[in-house]
Amino acid sequence: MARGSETRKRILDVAQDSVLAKGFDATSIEEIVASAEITKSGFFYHFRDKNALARALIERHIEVEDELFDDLLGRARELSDDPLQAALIGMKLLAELIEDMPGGHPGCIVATAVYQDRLFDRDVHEANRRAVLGWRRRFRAMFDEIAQAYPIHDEVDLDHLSDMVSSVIEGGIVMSRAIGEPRITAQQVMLLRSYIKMLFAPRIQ
Amino acid sequence: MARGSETRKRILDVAQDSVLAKGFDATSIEEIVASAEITKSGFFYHFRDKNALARALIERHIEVEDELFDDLLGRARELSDDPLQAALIGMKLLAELIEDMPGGHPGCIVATAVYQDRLFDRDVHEANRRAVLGWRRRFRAMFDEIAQAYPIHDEVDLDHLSDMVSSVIEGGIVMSRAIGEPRITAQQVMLLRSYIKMLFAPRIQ
DNA sequence: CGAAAAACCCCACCGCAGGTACAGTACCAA
DNA sequence: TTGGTACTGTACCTGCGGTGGGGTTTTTCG
Repeated sequence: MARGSETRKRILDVAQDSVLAKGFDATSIEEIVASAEITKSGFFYHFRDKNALARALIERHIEVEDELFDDLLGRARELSDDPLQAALIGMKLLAELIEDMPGGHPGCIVATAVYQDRLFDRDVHEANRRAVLGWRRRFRAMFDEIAQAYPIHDEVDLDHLSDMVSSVIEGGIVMSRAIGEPRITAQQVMLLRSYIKMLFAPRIQ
Repeated sequence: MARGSETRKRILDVAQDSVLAKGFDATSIEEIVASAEITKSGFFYHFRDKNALARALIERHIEVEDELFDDLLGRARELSDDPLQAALIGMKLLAELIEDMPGGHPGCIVATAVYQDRLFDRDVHEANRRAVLGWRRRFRAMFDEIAQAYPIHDEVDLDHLSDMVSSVIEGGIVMSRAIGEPRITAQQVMLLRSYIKMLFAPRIQ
């Protein structure tokens, strides 16, 4: 890796840690600069302003999360040919993954941007929007496949259902941080799993 | 109302509008004092610092929201003697209420505090915690009543289920703000309603 | 090898926001 | 009339985001 992009990565790394731990506004540039062992000028060489940093963080976060979901749902599909079973396995794996994170899910950068509206410019919000819509597409494809193989037991819009995956995770993060119980997010994912199961699974007896 | 508490209320009113519209950190004290038509000294007479303002906002928010839920669930119970039916009606009313809010749900102050950790002191987080645990108690009572009258069709912890009500609302707010679709929160509440229905309602045919 | 471009460092400075300190004042109640 | 409550006014300090400009090292490429 070239010297420049190495420094840039180091800035993003220390910024991400700090942002997830304390929030974006509580993370000062001077603090980032100190941790990354560069100067203020060095920082502003790589990022025009704090907004540019936020945008870069969000974009990187989306990539990582996309890979994570790809891997997770891919593994789930390997474990079962059935789309419903694969989804249920995927949600279980997701819950376990969240549960295993030290101190619960570290908190979603997307939500951080949402709750600090005026701090960010239009580009940041656009990146945010694309991320969430990407999740909708991903889960919509999953539910479409299930709906082709199984009857649905309640009148439910599949786009709304797809949004529910992200929604439950985001809500779970808020709740777990508010109460200080890290396990809540994983519990909420398991409840969503229960819903998916009841919504599609053939009723026994 | 005494002169002092009248000014205090005016400060809280303008602060709340601004916080819900732009976030807490983007709301400056100078802006608040201008809107409330007092001086900076006047502000600091009523609140020691921005933390005290946050705490007061959260506490007032909890009271208002509690009254709102009381009213809503009370009306639902008047419409049906059956606990499950009452809950389903209540969730429908809740979805309608959120839908009717201009520009969607204005955004929960609790989540605002969660995503700006270091900006607030322990008192604020404690107030936050109490609010969320209060919601859990409220919905737990509702689900207990339902569980006494109906069988439950999946192994589900009722505390987790109670948390899901708040979780879905908080998550819905994040999602709706991220995408810019105000209706998402109401849609998510309706999906939760669908889950509750499938979880408890006797299966016809 | 040499020059240009990239990747920084150093430092002085600005504006804004939160917050402090403290003296003075208007009003109301006992 | 006295004393508390509810402020106003002014001055000042700090930290942070951000700018400007000059200087230095490192890499790249002809």
